[in-house]
Amino acid sequence: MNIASIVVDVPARQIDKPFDYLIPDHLIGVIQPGMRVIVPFGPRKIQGFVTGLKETSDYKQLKALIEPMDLTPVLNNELLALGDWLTETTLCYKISAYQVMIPPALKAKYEKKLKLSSTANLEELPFDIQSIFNNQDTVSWEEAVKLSSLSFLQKEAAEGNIEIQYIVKDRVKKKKLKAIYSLLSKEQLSFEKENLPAHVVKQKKVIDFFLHSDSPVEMRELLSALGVTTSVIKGLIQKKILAEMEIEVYRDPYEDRNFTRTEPLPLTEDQENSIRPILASIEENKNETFLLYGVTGSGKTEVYLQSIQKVLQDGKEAIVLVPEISLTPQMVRRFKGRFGDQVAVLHSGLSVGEKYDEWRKIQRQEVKVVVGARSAIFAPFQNLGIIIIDEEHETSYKQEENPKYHARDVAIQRSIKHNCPVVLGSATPSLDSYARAQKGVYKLLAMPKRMNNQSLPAVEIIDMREELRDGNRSMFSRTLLEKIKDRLEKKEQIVLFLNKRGHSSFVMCRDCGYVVNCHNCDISLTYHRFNQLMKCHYCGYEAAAPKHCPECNSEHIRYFGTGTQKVEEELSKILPEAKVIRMDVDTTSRKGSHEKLLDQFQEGQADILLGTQMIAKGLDFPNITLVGVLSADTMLHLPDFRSSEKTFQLLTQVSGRAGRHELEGEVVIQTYTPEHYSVELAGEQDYRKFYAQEMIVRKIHKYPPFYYISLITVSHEELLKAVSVTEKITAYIQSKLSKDSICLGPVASPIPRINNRYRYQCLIKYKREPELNKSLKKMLDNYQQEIISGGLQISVDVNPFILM
DNA sequence: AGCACGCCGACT
DNA sequence: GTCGGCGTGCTC
Repeated sequence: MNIASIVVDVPARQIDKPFDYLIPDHLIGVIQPGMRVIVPFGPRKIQGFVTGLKETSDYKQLKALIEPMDLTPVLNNELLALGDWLTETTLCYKISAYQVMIPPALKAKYEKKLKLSSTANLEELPFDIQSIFNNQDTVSWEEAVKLSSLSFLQKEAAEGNIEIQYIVKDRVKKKKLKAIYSLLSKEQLSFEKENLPAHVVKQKKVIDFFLHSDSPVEMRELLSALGVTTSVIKGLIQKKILAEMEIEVYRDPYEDRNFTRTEPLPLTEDQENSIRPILASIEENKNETFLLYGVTGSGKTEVYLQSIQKVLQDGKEAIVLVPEISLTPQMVRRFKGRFGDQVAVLHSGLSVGEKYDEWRKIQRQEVKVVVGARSAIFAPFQNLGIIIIDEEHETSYKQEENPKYHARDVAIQRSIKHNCPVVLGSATPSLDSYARAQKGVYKLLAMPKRMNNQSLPAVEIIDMREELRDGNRSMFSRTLLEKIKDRLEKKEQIVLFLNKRGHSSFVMCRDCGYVVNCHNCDISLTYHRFNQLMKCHYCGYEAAAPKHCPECNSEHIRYFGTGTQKVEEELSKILPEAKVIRMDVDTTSRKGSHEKLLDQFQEGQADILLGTQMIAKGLDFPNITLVGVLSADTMLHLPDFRSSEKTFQLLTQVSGRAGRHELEGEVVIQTYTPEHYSVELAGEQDYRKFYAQEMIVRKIHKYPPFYYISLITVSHEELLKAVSVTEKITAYIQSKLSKDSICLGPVASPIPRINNRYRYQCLIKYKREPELNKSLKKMLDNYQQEIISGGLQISVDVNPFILM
């Protein structure tokens, strides 16, 4: 086995296959599948993943790999196979599939440098070279090109005066600390101490310390404990009494936090009935998927916790996925509280280094449970006993970049390999999952009652058109305002929800109707008040907010649509006594600010919590008795077949924040379309009715869960090129489909232009097309040349979540 | 993706 | 003549 098949770090179609390399003699037996290695590739050096070992290769002139980047494989056999599966199902490159499974810290960093040839004599070299190197023996390539010219460097390299160096590195190093330990036995230490002159007080103090300590001590600790400086320690090291070593430590994001231990709670009847089949499944090593449908406040988390407990008792591991925005400290506390330091946490708030360390704890089997966002589904456990996906309907489980995978699909795929159950939990299951539960593909577990039998909050729907007719032009209906005032008086807390950050969604001239659009994209600019700028959320374009209409020069510029910033301003005007905390991307971008704001709210430092999406989930504060949804329809009119579903889910989730404890809760939903079934049924909190209604709509329009869909998006700087390519693709795919399938296109994408590229798409709807992925791959191969050199981009999304 | 190689026009 | 532009093809 002296040949390794290696997938190299080049995301391109032609390179998307294993390359064979010789394993140098001294590395035979060391190199294993799943390891990262450095290999020569053309003139450079790059990273690659070993996918297999073999005796022979069809390729004649093999190069030898250079060295491994890991001591143990970063991908085990299961994950390597999972990578192949990802490649097949999402049509991504193998390398992208492997990269997504490991922490970003392990992604290679490349450096290109120029080095003076060891044989060259500095004095004899041309003056130009001396000035580039400026007495150093290496400089960065970029620096050198700036100081001279490409051709000059090439010529000098050819003559052997300089050489090009390619360096492959990890992005993050392991964190190491200096520690001090004793080289001598206790007796020898005492002896040395006696021999020291009387005035050497500090060194004696240090020796005393080691007379009572056997293990190495962290340098920092030692210094602060004894009040000495490094020079004292250095003296002892020189005398060969002590020695220095480096110990590897984890960066602990939750270092200075104490988690109070919690014990399993007694279960309600609902919980009892739901957990029984899950426990049985764990017991019998059965591969089953459960849909745990429990209303908000029904206690799904306790079911998760006790299921995990069972898994741990059996000596197995658990993965818990939680949507990024509800991966709050509150949530972490619940898991760490129950399982202590057996829990690793993975989310985007961690630094690259912290993520790496949490991942290593999993890899080294030092933890048994991982709680994390989407990518935690790839946690390198060996003995999975359960996978839990909380809020399974959340769209953030679908990755929108390559590989465009859905964590739910990956979870099920992994559960097959591990013979373990998957639990999908939600108060508002996705239509797809609920339909599968209805068909018996998933096992439905229902928890229709809240714990302690609290009733679900009463919901009132307010027709904002009527308010307008009655002359109320503010963003608060009279009912909502009244109720807010009432709660302020009673010192109870209020949550106001608005699905839009910033200030206004678009800016229009009232005289001529001109809307300020982005120069590069076909989308209106969003006004941000604090810096008086108009921003494009797609390409980042910024412009000053106009004072006059750019078209007709009128001064009647109006800001339409309401964002959280604007609501905050308005609140301070009409209810100056109310203390408001605003939570959106803008106020929580700093590390830890999310937690701080929530803590403030919990401690009662504010009356009103005003926020976007991120407050819709997981909040569980006893004093919240009123939830106001300022505008229920913001997502309803998006060009997306799931917009009704998303609206219903969001409204139901937000409503669930009210009255979770002793105090009764109330919800006010303001809307311009009260007659829409997703608003109406969210008001009634009737999931099953909504499901029935929405299924009819999906069936008529041939959308999931009745049909699968795949979306091809073509983009090009020239409109005609984009259209013509999409046209050809549509025709080609159409010819490969069976009669029952539908291929729609070419149509302009909902955002027809982003960053000066025109976008056209083709939508495929099908029930069964086992050959579709093959056809799509062939199509991509066919356009390979134009993608590389013709400025063409083609993206394929199998089971897309957003159709933009 | 990078990088070398090669072929063509513009210039010291 | 040569420098430097970019189109083409290869990377175990």
